[in-house]
Amino acid sequence: MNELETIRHSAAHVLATALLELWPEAQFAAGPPVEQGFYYDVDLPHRVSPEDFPKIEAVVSRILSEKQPFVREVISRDDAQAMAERGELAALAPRPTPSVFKLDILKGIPEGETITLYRNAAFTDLCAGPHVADTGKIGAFKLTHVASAYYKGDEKNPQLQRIYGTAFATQAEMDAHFAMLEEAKKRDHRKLGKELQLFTFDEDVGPGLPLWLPKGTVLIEELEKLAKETEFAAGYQRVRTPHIAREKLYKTSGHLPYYAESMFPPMELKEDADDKEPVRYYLKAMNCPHHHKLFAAVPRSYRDLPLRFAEYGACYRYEQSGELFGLMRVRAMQMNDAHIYCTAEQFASEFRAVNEMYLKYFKIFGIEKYRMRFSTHDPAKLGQKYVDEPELWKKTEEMVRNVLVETGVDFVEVPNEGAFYGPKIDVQVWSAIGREFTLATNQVDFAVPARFGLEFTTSGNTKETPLCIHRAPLGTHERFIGFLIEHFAGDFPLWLAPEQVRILPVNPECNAEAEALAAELRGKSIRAAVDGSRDKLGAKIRLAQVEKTPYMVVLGKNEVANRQLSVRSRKHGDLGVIDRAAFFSRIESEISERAL
RNA sequence: GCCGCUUUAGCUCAGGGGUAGAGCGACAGUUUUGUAAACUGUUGGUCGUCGGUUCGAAUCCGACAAGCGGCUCCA
Repeated sequence: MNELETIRHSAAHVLATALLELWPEAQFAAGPPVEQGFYYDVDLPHRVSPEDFPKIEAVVSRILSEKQPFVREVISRDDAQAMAERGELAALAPRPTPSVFKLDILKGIPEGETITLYRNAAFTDLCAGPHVADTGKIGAFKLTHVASAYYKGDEKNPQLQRIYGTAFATQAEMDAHFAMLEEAKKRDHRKLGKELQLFTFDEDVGPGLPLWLPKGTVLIEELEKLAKETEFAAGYQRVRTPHIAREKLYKTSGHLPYYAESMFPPMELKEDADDKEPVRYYLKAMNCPHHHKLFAAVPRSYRDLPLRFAEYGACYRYEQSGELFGLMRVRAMQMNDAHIYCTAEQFASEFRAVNEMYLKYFKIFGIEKYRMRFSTHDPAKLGQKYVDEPELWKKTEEMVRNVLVETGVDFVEVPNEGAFYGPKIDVQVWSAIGREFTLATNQVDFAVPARFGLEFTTSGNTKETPLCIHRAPLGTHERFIGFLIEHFAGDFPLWLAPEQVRILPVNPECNAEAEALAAELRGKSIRAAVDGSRDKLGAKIRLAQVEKTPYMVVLGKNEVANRQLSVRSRKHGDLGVIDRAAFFSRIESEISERAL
């Protein structure tokens, strides 16, 4: 635990102390530091609301000024048990009801581990520490919000009130923190998406089903263009598949038992007048089964491998209503999907090439803060959460790990997070407000191709099942664009900007000339528009700046007379007078290089 | 899905048991404009939906919906 975390963890104890002064019956579970501060989970009949915060903070502030020392005490398991039973843990004094959560936590502490208490004034808590020397070391304290959380994160456990706060060594650091949060809110993709008219949601269409406005659609199409170029160069072939399929397909793939909860309920229809049982069709939640059918459609030889099928596939997932989150978590998505069918010998180089594609994309977008997460299986759950192929799991995990190590990418390995059909690598990023998301994914599949009976003829004229790599380096349009909006704060690089050039006639007499220039730019596939309003130039510039247009062209009688352009860049201000050809070639190369 | 909170004009938000208000926007007129906001006027809302209490509900109560903060889950 670093210094700040120690301060925050101590702050959680102070919060508990204050809550107990107000509600002595409070039962506490866990109170750790987190990225932005800390929380303490509490079970309390009184519903704590932000209206209670001043009252709680007043008590906290008194405790901080009292500089209560934190005292560590080693205690035997039996004594700790006895104290918990008397309700003395996470309490100011013995109570009629036992400290139930602390009893449970105590049970989880391995035999032989030192058990410690921390006390500040009358408050005693079961705690591994460490803590600051005294409560006076917590220089700034503030409660932020209250939410609910299942005990130990399990839906079957009772819901507790999770009271969030933050703490710093000094008030100045806390002020800086809140100032930063304010800035982050300004780049929230939900806010910018509305302001910049990129996308919208409508109740009649349905929750989690984004509607893409023209400007957002530009972003989609530019990303697809990038993906198509990149995949074409890497030897992928494009395919197209329908959005629905019969139930049988997902029975074959094995998705239904694992995944039915996350799929929209099926449509049922009688395909034949004398059908007794209706046929069920599902909206596809993933593209792989369809692609497997394309592999199976033609006899395949080892000479055809690796075979790489790419599709921006539309998928529909019935995400739980409480999980929907702007564009980051939706129910309809367009996935930068591809499936690579290869032999075991080809696997490592294919997997490495996929990894390199990821890194190439990150460079184009200037994505620097990300984490590769390598998810493996848990041997204890073979046959339930994971297909029962212990040898293949071991072998493929080894191959993936080797590629990661050889490439020299930083990664963390997480056990028991793999897909049911194989290990995977997820790329984790963070939204403006600090929520973590999987942006892209790269998965190994050694199970489903066999379920589909996929095979190719080997050089020895035998049949073999290919390995499959599922990869989506650009994730889904929805999440990727949600991320990009925040990453660029809506200020997209020229190649992505929905409106690249806005022409600003100084007065309406120049409107016709401006329209002609816009048409000329559009002829060069440059997205240009004219502000033909009667606003003064300053107002037109302000509007273009606010709407984050990368280039503005001021057109007055001087420019019309000498066939030149007054160019202004959103980022760098007035660039002065440039002749037309120079301006065209400047933006054309900036676009084709996809410059940042 | 669960817990809590929110929902007033296109947007941001004020108000509040006697049928609503600001700024911005949009529209119109005047101004003929030169690198981040000209002026005036007009428009605009069954106060999320449905039900209840009340002489009267946008306001109080309930249900539902959507959104927000989390939990669980995932691209």
